[in-house]
Amino acid sequence: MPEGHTIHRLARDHRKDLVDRSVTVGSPQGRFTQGAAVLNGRVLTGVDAYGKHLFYRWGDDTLHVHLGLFGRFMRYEHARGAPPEPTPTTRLRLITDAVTIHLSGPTVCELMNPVAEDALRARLGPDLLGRRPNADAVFDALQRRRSAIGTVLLDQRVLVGVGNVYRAEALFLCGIHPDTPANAISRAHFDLLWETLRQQLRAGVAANRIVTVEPGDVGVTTRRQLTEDQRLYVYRRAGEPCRRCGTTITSWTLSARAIYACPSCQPEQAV
DNA sequence: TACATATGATCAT
DNA sequence: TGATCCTATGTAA
Repeated sequence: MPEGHTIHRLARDHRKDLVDRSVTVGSPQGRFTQGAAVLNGRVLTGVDAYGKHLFYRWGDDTLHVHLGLFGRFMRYEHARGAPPEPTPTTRLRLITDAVTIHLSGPTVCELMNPVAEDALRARLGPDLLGRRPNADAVFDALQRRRSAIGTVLLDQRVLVGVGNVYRAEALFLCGIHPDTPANAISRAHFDLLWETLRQQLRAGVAANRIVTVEPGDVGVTTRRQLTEDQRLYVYRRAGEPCRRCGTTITSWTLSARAIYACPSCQPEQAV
């Protein structure tokens, strides 16, 4: 379940669990055995997130993890009982005195040196969850593209951190139709979209899940009262009524992913 | 058992 | 645009 918020939250949690600790590193599945051997038993010096990429540092030896669509971390505190045995799909296992962490299904789990990391970062756009992402650079990139804003939001060269849920939800919150050409978005609308995405992603890190709905729109007063199926405005809600206006939510395919929108709240020509 | 599906991304055509 | 890689889960057969 990884968009940028998940990755940054994992970095924060794993930093707390692992940094300055000696870590037993293994690959029960066997597909990262060589790399694990290099890191095993050494003291972790840092954990960083950039977009949807994670970097675990043992000095200049870096473990690069990208969860892709299916990757998952599981965390087990030893104080709560013995951790489960790894499964045949446990690519990576990290163990300290206090916790055991299992990773399965990642797209990437590899050793990386600083040069390769620089090259990777160089081909990625600003991280919306970074300290001071360059909005001007992203707006300039939009100006140069005719493709749909819904497509550009998932283009890693333009910006990183947004995934398929946040793209649909943020465009709804901003009243922007996903098919709107990127170069037709005004600076004012871009600024709104930019701030919306940053704010939503930050909220996602804090809550460790995606919740975009204003409680008042579903008749409750606090975020806490939202049920699991009241968290989102449009994502996976095709055929259901818009929470704001009642119009039926529509869905289609945009850059090989499902996109969702309210035809009334996100009129085609609004930019 | 099989299939569809998923909050990702790249590469070939 | 389609094929491909990675895994778990729910539903259908």
